[in-house]
Amino acid sequence: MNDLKVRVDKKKLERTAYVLKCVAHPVRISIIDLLEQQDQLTVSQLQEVLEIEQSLLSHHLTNMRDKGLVETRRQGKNVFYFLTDSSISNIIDCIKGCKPVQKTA
Amino acid sequence: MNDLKVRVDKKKLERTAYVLKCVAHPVRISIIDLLEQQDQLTVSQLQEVLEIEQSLLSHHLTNMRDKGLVETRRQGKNVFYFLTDSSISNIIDCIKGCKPVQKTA
DNA sequence: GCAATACATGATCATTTATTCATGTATAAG
DNA sequence: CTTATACATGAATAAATGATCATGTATTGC
Repeated sequence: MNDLKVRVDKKKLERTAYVLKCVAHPVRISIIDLLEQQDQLTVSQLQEVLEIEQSLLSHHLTNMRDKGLVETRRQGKNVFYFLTDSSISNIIDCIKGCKPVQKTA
Repeated sequence: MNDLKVRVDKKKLERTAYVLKCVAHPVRISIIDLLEQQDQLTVSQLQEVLEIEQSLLSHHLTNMRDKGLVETRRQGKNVFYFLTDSSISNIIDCIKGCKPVQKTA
């Protein structure tokens, strides 16, 4: 009851929140979900599935890239996006497993 | 390559993002971490550890409560906060396990 | 080189989220 | 009934995020 303290240091806490914030968006969760299924996808392919504006998608992807969630590989005119490492999948798996307040099936 | 689609329905996607957004904050991650260690804590106890303004903490707690992450139990003058169900712990465990861009040890 | 395709970027505006401050409410103690 | 303690709430403001639009850059094909 007494030597209670936050077990994560401040820097890591901020980093975690920073990355999590990036995950916490419907479009970006979808992107992660798609990249789990497909290993790598071009912006156009993502756009087709997600049905959002090209520029908006690009912003989201840049965001995710900045935060280290995805990486890119250019091939001709196309740019392939892929998840940085499989550990990110854990986030999704976890999210799927946790339904803290799920009232909607 | 063709029947690619987002495997999570829109409602659930939004719900997930909504809850995740709530987790994605240093103070709130800390709160979850503390409530994992202690089962239940009063606002004052949390305040002491977190060293933030009472009203700010209260806002965070209300936020988390609205989103179903925590619940409360009044006991005299004190209000105890506790995690809604253990599955939320999974989120934290997962976060701890995933270090996609961790450059700082 | 020119046009087309695929993607990125920057500015702007709208919306959301975070913080602060002042004040309100519940409980307990005297 | 008054005061103190513990917590909540609401308004105001600051800061971060999201979306849109217009434009820019890289690559390919002609």
